[in-house]
Amino acid sequence: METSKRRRSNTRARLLEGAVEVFAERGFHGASVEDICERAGFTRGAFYSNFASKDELVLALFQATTDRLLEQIEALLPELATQPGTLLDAVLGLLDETAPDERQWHLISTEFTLHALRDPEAARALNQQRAMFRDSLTKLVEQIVETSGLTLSVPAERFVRLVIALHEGARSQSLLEPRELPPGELERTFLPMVLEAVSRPSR
Amino acid sequence: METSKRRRSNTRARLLEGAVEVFAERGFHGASVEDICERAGFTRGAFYSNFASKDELVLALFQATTDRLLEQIEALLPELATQPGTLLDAVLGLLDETAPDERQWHLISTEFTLHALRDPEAARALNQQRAMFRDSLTKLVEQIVETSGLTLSVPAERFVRLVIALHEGARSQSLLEPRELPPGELERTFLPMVLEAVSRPSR
DNA sequence: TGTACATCAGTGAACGCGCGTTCACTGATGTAC
DNA sequence: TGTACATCAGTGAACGCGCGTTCACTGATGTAC
Repeated sequence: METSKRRRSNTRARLLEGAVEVFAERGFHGASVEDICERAGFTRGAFYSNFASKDELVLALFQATTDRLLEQIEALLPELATQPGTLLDAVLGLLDETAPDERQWHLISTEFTLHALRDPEAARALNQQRAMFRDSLTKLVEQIVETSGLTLSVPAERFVRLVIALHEGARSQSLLEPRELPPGELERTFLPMVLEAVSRPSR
Repeated sequence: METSKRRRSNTRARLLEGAVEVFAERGFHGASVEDICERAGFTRGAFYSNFASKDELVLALFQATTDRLLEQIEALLPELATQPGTLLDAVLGLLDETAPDERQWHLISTEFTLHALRDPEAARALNQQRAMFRDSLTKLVEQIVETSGLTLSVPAERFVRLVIALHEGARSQSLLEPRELPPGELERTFLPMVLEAVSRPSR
């Protein structure tokens, strides 16, 4: 009774893993169902036994990735909030640790973002995920700021949006020209200046 | 002797315009050659009389857009460099004025960036374009800084990279959630703080 | 515990459609005298 | 300026391949007695 279900969900998981790799290499449209199945070690029949269509796979992949991401964050938050180190270390640490393969993650999330800009349903899903992610970061910032006896002159949420925007834009530049711009350099150069400008002692 | 060539280059131009629109709506892979021709008011034969393949069209489109972009910049630079207003106004003005349809431009340039992350040849072309664009912005910054009697504590090029990264990251957020984040808000909130931190009077 | 049947995950061949590309043709423009 | 031929931009039908999807089947796992 258990073996069968396990086997099935294992197959699903392997297909999703294969999809991540192939999508990163060729993009959603460029990757064929056959590519994905081959990578995962199955035939196309197995694919359609587990997913209704290629589109559904994209959504499932997004959901699976999102779930894992939010779990990881939940796990990391307490540690980062209490550990020694600056606010910046905590925030950037969270961004880095949740994306172990930066290049792959960037390719897929950028592509899903493009998809969302053209498809309202995908946009809803993406915006919801991004909101949860942002909220976690915002809570982290507020917590650290408070325990440091500081106040921010802008809402923490705005600062988090800044960090995310800068991080994504910088990552794009670093992936295009790793020699010219090492990852994290822009963040570590400029964000401390912003923090200095917006934070002051409480009361 | 002239009419024929004009007609031809006019056809090419209309096909390129059609491609911009259709690519923005459906992406490079999602847009069919027929879609593009229909939009431009031609048949597919006309397409293959002007471009060797769909891939070549993507490259040609990128080149045409790049050429136009750099021309516009050249035209705007002297004006922006001497006009009254802050350094920030000039830099952000340049970014805005060169992308009249922000959404369309964002979709296409993001997609080309994704393409470049997977194809070294496209990466070379893109990096070269981005370098020229960055250089123009850097010159603009250096010029304004100098005429304002200021010095920057970081290379102007780094500051320009910051502005571009932030601009692109923020644009993505604004396009996904226009209500939550009006375009330009992050830039206008935080860049002045950075400028304040990095600039000081010369000598 | 063993047998007979049912369920179900995954196989692999087949289908058919869409799309990129080709090509023989046409009518208009250009050239030579 | 007018005629005869050549060139060339664009047409639209046809081709063929790749890919998403379907489906009859198989062998393994689960269930009932």
